[in-house]
Amino acid sequence: MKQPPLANAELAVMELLWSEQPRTARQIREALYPGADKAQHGTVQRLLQRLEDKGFVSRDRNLPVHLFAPTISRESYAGNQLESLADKLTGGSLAPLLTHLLEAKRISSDEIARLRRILDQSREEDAS
Amino acid sequence: MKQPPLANAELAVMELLWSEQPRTARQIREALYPGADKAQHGTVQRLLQRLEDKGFVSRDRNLPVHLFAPTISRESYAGNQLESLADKLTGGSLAPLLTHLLEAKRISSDEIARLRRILDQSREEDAS
DNA sequence: GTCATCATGCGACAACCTGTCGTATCCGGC
DNA sequence: GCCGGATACGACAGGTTGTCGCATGATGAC
Repeated sequence: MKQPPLANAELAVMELLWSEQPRTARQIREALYPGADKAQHGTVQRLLQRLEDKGFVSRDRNLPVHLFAPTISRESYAGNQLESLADKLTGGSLAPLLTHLLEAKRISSDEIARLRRILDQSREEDAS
Repeated sequence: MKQPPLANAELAVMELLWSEQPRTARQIREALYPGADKAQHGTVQRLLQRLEDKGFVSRDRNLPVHLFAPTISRESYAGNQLESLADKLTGGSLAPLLTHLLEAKRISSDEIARLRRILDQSREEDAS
């Protein structure tokens, strides 16, 4: 179950759905294209259909006006994408990346603390 | 100095250069297209030129046959790409990635230990 | 100097993806 | 039956990618 990446407009739709769900196509159009011409309805519909094809959103067809909801959380999607990128670039090993990011001071100490907490948590689970 | 992403064929060229550098266009062609038709010389040349335009490789024009070398390490590139993806998806936090990898048991305990050591080391540096 | 040989520079192209739009069709309310 | 809004989908322009072909340039053998 490989996960294709999302393009910009698709991602924008997903952001909306992640922030509130479910939504109708109309709500999405209004949020996405504030000066809403009639034509852009088709655009949104197209985006939603492609997202459905790719398996990112599900559609409730019971109502005449469909309701759309994401099938994957932002964290899962982000995790998958980051993993596959790391895989492609460094064979999946995080050590070089982490080292590099730390050297470049690109990671805040808050983030460092958060990462350490995640690692600690995994150790506890292993112990249980 | 934004860093555009590398497409597949471009990445393949960079992989070669990262593994050994500098190289001539001919060496790259032979490594990349083992059944080397004459035509593919142009392809490689094109790829190299585009990589040069994007700032990923430098070219030594002193010799009649140019020598190509990467201007950025694999770790830097991977770090940047990962960072910008994380930026786009999660506001820059790597936490979802780490969580995802741990949940999927994709990280060995060796790797976990190594990551923890890297984080600890950065703490020591902060203290100094 | 001439010629063959190889490299470089670059225009062009097909394939693909993305975002967009237009139109046909469907459905419920009146 | 008719209308308004929603859905389904074909089509298209723009951009990117990988590819190829050809013109130009430099090198070395003779």
